Amino acid sequence: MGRRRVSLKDIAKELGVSISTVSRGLKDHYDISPELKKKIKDLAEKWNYTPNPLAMGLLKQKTKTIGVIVPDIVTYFYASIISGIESKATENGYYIVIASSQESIEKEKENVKNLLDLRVDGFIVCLSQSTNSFEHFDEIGDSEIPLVFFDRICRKKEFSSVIIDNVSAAKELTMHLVENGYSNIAHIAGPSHLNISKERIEGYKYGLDQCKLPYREELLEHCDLSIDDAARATNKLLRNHPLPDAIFGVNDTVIFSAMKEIRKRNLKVPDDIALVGFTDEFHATVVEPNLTAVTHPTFEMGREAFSLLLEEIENEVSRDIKQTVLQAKLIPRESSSFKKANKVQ
Amino acid sequence: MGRRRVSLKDIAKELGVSISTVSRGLKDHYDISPELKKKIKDLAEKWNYTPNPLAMGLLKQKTKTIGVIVPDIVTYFYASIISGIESKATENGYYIVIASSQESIEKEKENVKNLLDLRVDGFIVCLSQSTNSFEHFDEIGDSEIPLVFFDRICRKKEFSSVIIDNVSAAKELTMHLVENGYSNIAHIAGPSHLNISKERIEGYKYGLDQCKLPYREELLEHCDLSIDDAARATNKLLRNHPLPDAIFGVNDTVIFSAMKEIRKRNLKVPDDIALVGFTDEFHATVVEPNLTAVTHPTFEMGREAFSLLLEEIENEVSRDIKQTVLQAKLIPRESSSFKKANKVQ
DNA sequence: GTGAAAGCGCTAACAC
DNA sequence: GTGTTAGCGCTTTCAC
Repeated sequence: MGRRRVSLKDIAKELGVSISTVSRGLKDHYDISPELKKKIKDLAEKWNYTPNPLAMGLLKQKTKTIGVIVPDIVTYFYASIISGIESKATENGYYIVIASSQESIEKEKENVKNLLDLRVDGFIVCLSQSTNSFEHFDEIGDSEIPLVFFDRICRKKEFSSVIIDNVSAAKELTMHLVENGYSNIAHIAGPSHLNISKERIEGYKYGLDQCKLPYREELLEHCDLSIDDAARATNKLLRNHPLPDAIFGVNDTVIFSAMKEIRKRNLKVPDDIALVGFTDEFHATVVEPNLTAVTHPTFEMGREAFSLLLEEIENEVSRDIKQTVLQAKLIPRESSSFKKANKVQ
Repeated sequence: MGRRRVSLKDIAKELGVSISTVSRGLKDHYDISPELKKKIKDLAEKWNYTPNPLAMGLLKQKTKTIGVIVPDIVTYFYASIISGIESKATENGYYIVIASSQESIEKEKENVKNLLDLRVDGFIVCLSQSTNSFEHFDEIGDSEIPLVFFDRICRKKEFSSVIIDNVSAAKELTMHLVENGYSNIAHIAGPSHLNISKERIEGYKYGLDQCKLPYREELLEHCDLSIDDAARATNKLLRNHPLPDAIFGVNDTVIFSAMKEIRKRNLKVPDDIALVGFTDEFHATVVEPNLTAVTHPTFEMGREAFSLLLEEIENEVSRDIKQTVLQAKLIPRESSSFKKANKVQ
């Protein structure tokens, strides 16, 4: 049930002084006699006093708590970002409350409401896959509570955000495939209302263009980022003649799903089809063959998101909207190396 | 900065009634005239009133917040359990604050202190790998704040916990290897102060015994659960003559690390060495070959941990300590199938 | 140098 | 039926 913790009152009573004296004594106020100050501090120490954050919150209208809303907690990408947020938050004396939208806009709306009700000092949010309208963030903006988006963002002009340069990363990835001898490159994109989908498609087309390859509609397939729909998209692409010799996936879920489908047909990666994706360190090196991918600096993204947020929380006067663009890194691995290797040999 | 939200006071002023009338009106108290009640409710609705949890917390000495301390957030196992906790907590109107011990007892102590300072209503904890003393949980016990451990536990008599039956799962896994034709089975165990290490070793020995195989000291190696130390342990085991024909790892990190070392030596899994572990659905099916493993019902473990905690939070009178033992499931996959397959052919 | 009092938002016991 | 008051724990202004 939770036995009451010591309060200033308890200490005051014990010492026969008033509550305000104790309060002042603990924070080296003007003039409390040094002896009294010492007595107060010693007793507080002994009794393990810490200020009640609820009382402080009420008074200061600050909870030292921030709300984090992510599409899911389990995916390495989000877990790792949460980890970055947590590390920076802890360093700064903030607590983080996690809420998962489970890729559903309805859940996301509820999460916003719940965390608003909790009176968090700020939000860090990555949009759910199904979030195609953004009015539920109005209330956050209206209450002047800082909000930082990461990865899947919206309303860039109104809210700060942390992203990677999707266009150039996607361009680089596409060109990497061409350089390694692939020319029939398909792309499995995400839902078209998400910024990440649009930007990666743009980079894909840009990369093809740079390499004087035509963009062909039948090699672009959208999916909803679920394993099943990624499988469907893969199979659709595999019905092309000639077969694509490379698939570039919008994220790791898509790529893993594609890999399974490709294996089912007894095609080899990268011999028959190269696979590259936007993904993260961990999984990419565990699968066989290792996956060529653009890796996000996830931990750093989390820390940066919190930093931006903290700035806004502390600068009560001027809130300027910032956008941090972090560098993603192309890491070539086995899954896209076949043709080049053959040529070289 | 956070514009003040509407309070009862605001509504009271607008309606020209007292604060307590508003409070009562909102919760259908005895007797407030129906018309007034309606006026109050309508205005509250219109102005988007929700009770301030800080004020409620102060008053009720309950925060509707629980602290979760895990060794890390990024590992699928923990992320998935957190996800289970979050889902059940949200259903019950609780918030969860996540803290990561980063496998360090010092960080774990800090986390306990911080969350205690935050006045959480309860704790859900998985011990860090380096936690070999348990006094830092005294304060939680003394303050009569409920605490539920999961997976890596201590002080079973004092705190509730959620675990799997490690002994029989490890036994089953060992016997599975023997049944599939392996007989020179090594085990990479965790730190000896952790319950999971001890119990899995016990199961391993028990399994060997059941199959009339001798336990041999040189086939048991402890490691600290880091990738590097798991690699060291693997290499130590691989210096045995004859080579072990199977390695059973205490968890997934260990197994992935072992797999990399085995490949470095151009040994094949499962042809030369079978690999089995305690791990989770996701990774096991992504690696090639798929991993035979005892899978934890992680999401369910999280939900169960919260359920136990909630019971204790709500039953202020009698706190009985419960231990939930969930069923782990052996899932045979490719990584332990070779010898049997050969024999059968 | 130290205490009293107000107020952050809310509930509940007690008035009338 | 509705208002007043005290109190949850704390800070801060104003007295003395």
